[in-house]
Amino acid sequence: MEKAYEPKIYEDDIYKLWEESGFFNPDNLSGEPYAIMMPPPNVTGVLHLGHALENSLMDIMARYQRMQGKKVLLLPGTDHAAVATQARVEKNLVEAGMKNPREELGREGLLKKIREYSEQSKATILKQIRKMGTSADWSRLAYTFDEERSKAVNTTFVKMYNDGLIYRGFKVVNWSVKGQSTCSDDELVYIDREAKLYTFKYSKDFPITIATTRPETKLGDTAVAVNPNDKRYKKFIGKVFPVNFCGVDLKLKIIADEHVEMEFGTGALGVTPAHSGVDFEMYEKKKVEGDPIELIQVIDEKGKMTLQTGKEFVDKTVLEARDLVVEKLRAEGLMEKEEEIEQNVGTSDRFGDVVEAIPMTQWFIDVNKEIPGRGKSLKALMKEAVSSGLDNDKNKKVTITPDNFVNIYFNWIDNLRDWCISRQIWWGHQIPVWYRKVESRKSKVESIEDIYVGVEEPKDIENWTQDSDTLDTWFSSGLWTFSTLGWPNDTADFKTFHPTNWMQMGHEILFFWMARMILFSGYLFDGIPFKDVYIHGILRDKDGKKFSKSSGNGIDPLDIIENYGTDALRWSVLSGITPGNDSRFYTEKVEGSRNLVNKLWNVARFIEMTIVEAGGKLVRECKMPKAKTLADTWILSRLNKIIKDVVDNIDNYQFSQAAEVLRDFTWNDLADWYLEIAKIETDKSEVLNYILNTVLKLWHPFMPFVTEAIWSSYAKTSDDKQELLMVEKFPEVNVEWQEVIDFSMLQNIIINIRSVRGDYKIDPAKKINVTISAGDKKELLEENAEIIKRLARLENLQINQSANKPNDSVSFVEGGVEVFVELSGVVDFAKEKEKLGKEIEQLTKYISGLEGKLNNPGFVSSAPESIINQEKEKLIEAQEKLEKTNKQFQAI
RNA sequence: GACUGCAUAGCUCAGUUGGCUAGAGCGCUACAUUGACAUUGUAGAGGUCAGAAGUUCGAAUCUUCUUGCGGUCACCA
Repeated sequence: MEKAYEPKIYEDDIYKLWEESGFFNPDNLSGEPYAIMMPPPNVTGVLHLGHALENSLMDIMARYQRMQGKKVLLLPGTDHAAVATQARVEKNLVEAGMKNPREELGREGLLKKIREYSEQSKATILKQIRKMGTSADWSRLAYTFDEERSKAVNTTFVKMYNDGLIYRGFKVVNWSVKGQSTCSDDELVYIDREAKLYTFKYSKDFPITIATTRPETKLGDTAVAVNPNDKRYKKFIGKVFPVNFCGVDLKLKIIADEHVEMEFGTGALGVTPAHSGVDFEMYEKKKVEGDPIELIQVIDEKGKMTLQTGKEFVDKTVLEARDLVVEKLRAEGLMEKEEEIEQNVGTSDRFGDVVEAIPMTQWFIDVNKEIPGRGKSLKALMKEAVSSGLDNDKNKKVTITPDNFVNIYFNWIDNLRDWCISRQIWWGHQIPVWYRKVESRKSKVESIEDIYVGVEEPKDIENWTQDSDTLDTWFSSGLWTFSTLGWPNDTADFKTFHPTNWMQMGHEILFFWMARMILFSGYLFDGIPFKDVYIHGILRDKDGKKFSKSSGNGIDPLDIIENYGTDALRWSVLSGITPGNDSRFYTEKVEGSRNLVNKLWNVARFIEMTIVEAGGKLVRECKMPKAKTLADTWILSRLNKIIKDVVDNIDNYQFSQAAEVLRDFTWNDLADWYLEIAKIETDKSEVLNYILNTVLKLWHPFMPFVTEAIWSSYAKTSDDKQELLMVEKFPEVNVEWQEVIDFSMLQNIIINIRSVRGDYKIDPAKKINVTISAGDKKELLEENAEIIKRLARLENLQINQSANKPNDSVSFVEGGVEVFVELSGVVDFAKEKEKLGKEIEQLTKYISGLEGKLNNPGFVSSAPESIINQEKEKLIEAQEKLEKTNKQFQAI
């Protein structure tokens, strides 16, 4: 073995070995099925650190479960990411000098460009996933936009259409002018910005003043809403006022609406049904009430003013129109106030422009309508799956970790409106709806005979035209957990692996993705997509800032792998994380990780060397050895405890905790103590071999490469058949070992002697003498005398039943024994006296605290017995220590 | 505005049903150096657990309030 672990030498070969072994494919494994679906990365570029975190989490779980003897499927895939990818490619084309890619290339031309880009991106991504060590089943690789997945999409669409849950409707939608497409409510990113609030009157004779930040939309106002209880305006309710607003004739009906706050602004609200979601709802409500108001669209799809606004405004941009309206209001003396306010506007998450509210005919999923035959809506279904379980069945319940996200999820569902699923971009699943060619677009909607909705295209295709819109990308990713398993076909995979066992994701896609997956599987087959969801936070930079291209703080995971190795990267992204919380990533952390990996390597190297020197060799199979010394008993019991901790922590999704427990054991207990002792006590081959085997297995899910590299080095020195660590059985807790308290006494004696040496600046090379007054620990200490002598660098060690404090010595009490460190000539008695005095003071305080507690009738009567006994033991121990310390104090 | 999260050592963070004289890593200080590892070892300094009140035998942990910082959703007149 090399002096230091060189990841580059091993990683690619090991990954190849794993892949060729076939064990990534569950068909080659036996046991209980365990499935994890990889959240498919968008084919918009390359993977970032967040993906490194996700891959680490998934792979830890997959490897752990596989080693637990399960038939593990970690299914990899990628997402065509409709808008995101098209937006990226268009941006690239524009940067390369193209003015309007859609116009210049046309639908097929642009799609070709996007396809090329996405295939290239996909290839890169898949390579990166391999680099991260992910034990994914490549034979089942899926893509949200491939044929099988498209079939799942169409099947779902058709079923929902037939159930009346998908409908085509005319509504105000979020429209990105830049992207020339709709977006769903969830795709909006709200930003704060400065805006002007204008308070004005429509005309001189109009009795009510209103305020707005968007004067240009007021050209489309058809009503003014006031609170029905507002005394100021009550008399106007129901009246219609014809006004001439900036040269445009409007008819404004005064309507009552409870949602209008009397105290806010002027207490009256100009209603623009065509360009405000809220106002549109009022419009629909009035229509139902039989007291309709008009709807006038004044902004078109290009973000320009429509013909409706008259000669002066038509074809002006929104901003030009706004300036013009303001100018006119000022000129006519109708503007009452102009003030700067903070406002928060929705922007398109992919195109970045402020979205316009525009009325359009689009496809929607109705979340409130009852699902035929089920007696509940999609909304109810989504709630049920997370609260009681579908149909009150606990086996159909999704558990979210950490659980505070449950409330956030419910809150989102409560505010959920019908989901607009049609997009006008070209990259995506084209809506499986065809219209008769002969008909005009408007009549298509009105006549059922002219529309065809089907999984396959209609037979007489030449007479039909497919709807040109595509589906929201989350429609296809919402089907991911089962479309990847061959659904809608009745496959063995689907039966075996669905619902999947565990899913991890970032909290930013909770609504986009988790909610949609729950919706679809609940609707389609009354099931859940996964049993447990683990929500992780996002990785931030050293200063807590988000990693982003614009701030230029991005770190390429491949660079980290290149410089430090994959295992170090995995540990770095993982350590310090807790469910749902963000964490920070910086290079110092990676250095520490690299050191840890190297430490493990050297532990193995030392163990191998020790065993070989003793005439043996490392073997892969060895039973739990017999402990021959106190140190053996201690390390084996510690190891046993660690197995339990690791298993418990992983089972509770405390990945960082599990790994930290392992690190502490490996570095402190094993390397710093036991291996040092192994240099003193001989005949440790069996124990060392057993410990190394166990530790490698425990570490494997976290650091697959270095552990497999060490494991494979065994073969060179033994006759073992070539087997992979990745399919070894994970260690089990086999015996209930007691904690070995005596060993910590031994450790503390050594630490205290070292500390005395440090205090008196004794040359580390110089050997000194120590006398111990051991009482009933005499035998035990004698058995371990060599360890104390060597680790504390002693010349002579006297262990007596009882001993008096030698002259010129520094003393301390530890675990009921008194230790005298002889330092002829250099002892500072004043200092010792002070030190012991402090110790006594502290002990006295501690004891009186314990006594107070134990004399408190409340404590004795209400505390559990185990706690009381624990406190009693503490008291006795402290009292003994105080007594001995007092004696030593007086001896000075 | 509604809901929600956080505040613990210089820094990054653990601390899982309330029961340690509150922990780790990094950093810092001092010392050590030729066979496992300087990607190291040994020892050490460093915290009124944001503040206040309450519940309890007992609070870093539970409740309420205050302060400071995030997040999500809504309002966008």
